[in-house]
Amino acid sequence: MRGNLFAVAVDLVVLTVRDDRLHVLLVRRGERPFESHWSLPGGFVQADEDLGDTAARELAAQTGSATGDAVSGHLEQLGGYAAPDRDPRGRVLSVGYLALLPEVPDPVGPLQAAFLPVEDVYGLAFDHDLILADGIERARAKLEYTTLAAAFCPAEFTVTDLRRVYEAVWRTEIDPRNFQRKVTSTPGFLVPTETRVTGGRGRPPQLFRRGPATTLHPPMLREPAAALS
Amino acid sequence: MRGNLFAVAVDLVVLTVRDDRLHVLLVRRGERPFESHWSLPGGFVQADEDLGDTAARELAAQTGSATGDAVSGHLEQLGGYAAPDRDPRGRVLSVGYLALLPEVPDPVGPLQAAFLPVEDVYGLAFDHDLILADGIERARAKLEYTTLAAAFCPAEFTVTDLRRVYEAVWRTEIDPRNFQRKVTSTPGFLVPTETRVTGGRGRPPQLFRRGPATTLHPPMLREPAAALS
DNA sequence: AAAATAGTGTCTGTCAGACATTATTAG
DNA sequence: CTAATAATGTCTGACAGACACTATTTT
Repeated sequence: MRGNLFAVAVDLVVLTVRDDRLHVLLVRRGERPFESHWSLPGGFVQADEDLGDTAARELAAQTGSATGDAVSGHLEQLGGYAAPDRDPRGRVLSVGYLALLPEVPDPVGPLQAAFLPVEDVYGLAFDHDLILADGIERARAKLEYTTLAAAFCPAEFTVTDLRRVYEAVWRTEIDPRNFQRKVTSTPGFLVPTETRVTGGRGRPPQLFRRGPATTLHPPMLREPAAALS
Repeated sequence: MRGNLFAVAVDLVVLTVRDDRLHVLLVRRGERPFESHWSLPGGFVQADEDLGDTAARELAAQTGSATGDAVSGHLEQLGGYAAPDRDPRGRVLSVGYLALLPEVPDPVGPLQAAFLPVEDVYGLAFDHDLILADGIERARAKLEYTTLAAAFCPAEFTVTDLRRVYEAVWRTEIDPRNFQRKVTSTPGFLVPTETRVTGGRGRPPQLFRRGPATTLHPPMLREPAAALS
């Protein structure tokens, strides 16, 4: 079996929506290389692990395990990154994973970790700027043709909550009336709940849970179709 | 740097349309494990290579290099596969790549290689059945919202050629009239050429080249929208 | 002329974008 | 009652699905 040997790591692009802006979880590196630089959280694949196992383990470790469960959130592979010089220590292949989480507090623990607004993030360690960009683009694209936006919401949420997710991820404004029509008329996207909201200022909103639907057919498009001449 | 070491390989899902059916390039293994089984073509990542370099090199090697060029065809990463037991020789991570090619003859060379219809393919070596399935699904999905179908066509092709690609990949029938309207009205998808066709039986078709457009907006959907109640 | 293939045209229903109105709460 | 937020309704244009006709070649 020819070929060089690689260390294999998993790096996580953990996205959430906080304060109507898309945030990504970063950790400050405590060791060289890139000591004290921000980086994506990640770790090496252990002996008996498949890639998804490593990703789930790291996600649980970084977020206190409350978020890696099946109901909340979403975890999917982005792809492999293996530029020959991406790690000065030697040949390291990193597999990027994308995680979408409801709003959670910044992790507390031995290493400094925080959610930062994605537009403020530059100069990450290694090639993490690239992995992050790929993760954001994947998330943006998937909101168009899947029901994945609900992964950013807590178990029960309103149509307005969901719309704010789209607006934060796409950085656009969406007409609330058309949005409501679209998401409520897509079978299986939203399931109404009996829970009542109280204490708000205006008319209390209907609460929904995620439905079984996973794809949006037809999709919801970021750009309002092709501009004509 | 903790973590186990992996050999890293690239495996190619090389698809083409031949005889109105989707085919995949397979090679018969000449050594253990899985000796004499069909497998996806691939090879190990060499010292100074990035993953895409390895994929392009292997593609050129398997298809006589006439197909790895920039104009023809398409090459993109599928993702990483690293189940702990996927290779009995030890820990091997494979990065799947998807290649779409115009119709080419079966390669000739030292090892037995051929394009086989994808519906006839089962029992590939390693986890190549899985990688192949992911590659096919990726290709099917991408025809919906990109102009990638043209990568299956030669430099000059007719609308009918292009429609046959869609029909082969999706295993559906498409109305030629609606299809013609869709693809010719998408700006930048098809560029008419001056070349005339002669020798055919009916009215000679218009020939087109690929245009600069890469995305289809709005997309063309496999399933005719949601069935209503 | 007949057969074969290429290409255009029309009708209709669905759906997204734009915009106005009604509903239900707290103070 | 007023302010605030939630939700529904209407009009219109773009576009896909269904289907019929015209155009241009070979034999």
